[in-house]
Amino acid sequence: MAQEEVHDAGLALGLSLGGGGRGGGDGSSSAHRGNNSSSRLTLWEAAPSLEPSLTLSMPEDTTMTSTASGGVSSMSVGGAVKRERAEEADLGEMVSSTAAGAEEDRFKEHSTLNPKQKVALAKQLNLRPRQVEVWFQNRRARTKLKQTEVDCEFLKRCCETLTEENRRLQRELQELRAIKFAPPPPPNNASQHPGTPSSAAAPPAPFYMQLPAATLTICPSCERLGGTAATAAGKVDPDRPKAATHHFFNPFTHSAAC
DNA sequence: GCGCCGACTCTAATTACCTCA
DNA sequence: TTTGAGGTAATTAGAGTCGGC
Repeated sequence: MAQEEVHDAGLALGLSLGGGGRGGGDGSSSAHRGNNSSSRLTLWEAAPSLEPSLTLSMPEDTTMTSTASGGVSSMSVGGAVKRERAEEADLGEMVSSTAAGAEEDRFKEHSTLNPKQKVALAKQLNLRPRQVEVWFQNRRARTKLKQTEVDCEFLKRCCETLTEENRRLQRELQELRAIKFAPPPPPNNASQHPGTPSSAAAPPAPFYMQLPAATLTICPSCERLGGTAATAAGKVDPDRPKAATHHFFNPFTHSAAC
């Protein structure tokens, strides 16, 4: 059938996005190999700051035709775009560089598109809505992948920090135990004021004041003593909700949770 | 109100290709 | 010139949502 031949020619000569690659395992992708002599317009050339991720490749003598059956373009990429509908197939002119970066800008605003936005953006870029949709899908995937890598790295650093903090606290605990169970020093009456009964001496400092300074943590939000020291010293505000009485450093938010 | 169905959209995985070091 | 890594568009499968019946 002649129309199919035109369609196949469109596939062979046709439209390539990104690195020119087409995938999906449809077995038709080798046709445009070695077609680098064709005039390729990189949409991102007009916007050098943008990542070159969207290109158009089209032979100079290629003409746009539409199939008689419902307007699906002969440039249908891969020849297997199943969900194309007639209203999505209004290609118009394929080459345009004035809208370079429009997808990127739109993606920065919203990572998803509603159908109206998709059609409008496709029109602006002279692409098929399906291509815009795919671009956003892949972009979301890449963004998520990158974010996952960043999160992974961050968690790794948190783990290292917490491990180091744990070691430090263990050392402090050992030192405190050593102090607690050390034999008491011999009584030294000379240092006592005469006439001052020992039972009337100033009460011992609160436990948290005996701790090394490094052990005391202050919640930056509520400026209360954090950790068990505050609890032991009775510093917890009874008016505060129970869940809010914990003062600990949250490595994931780099802030104390109150 | 409930269930079914089709259309639609999304994510995840995958493929095929290009570019570049 | 070859090769492998990285990047990209596109496809596929499966799942979820939504509106109509």
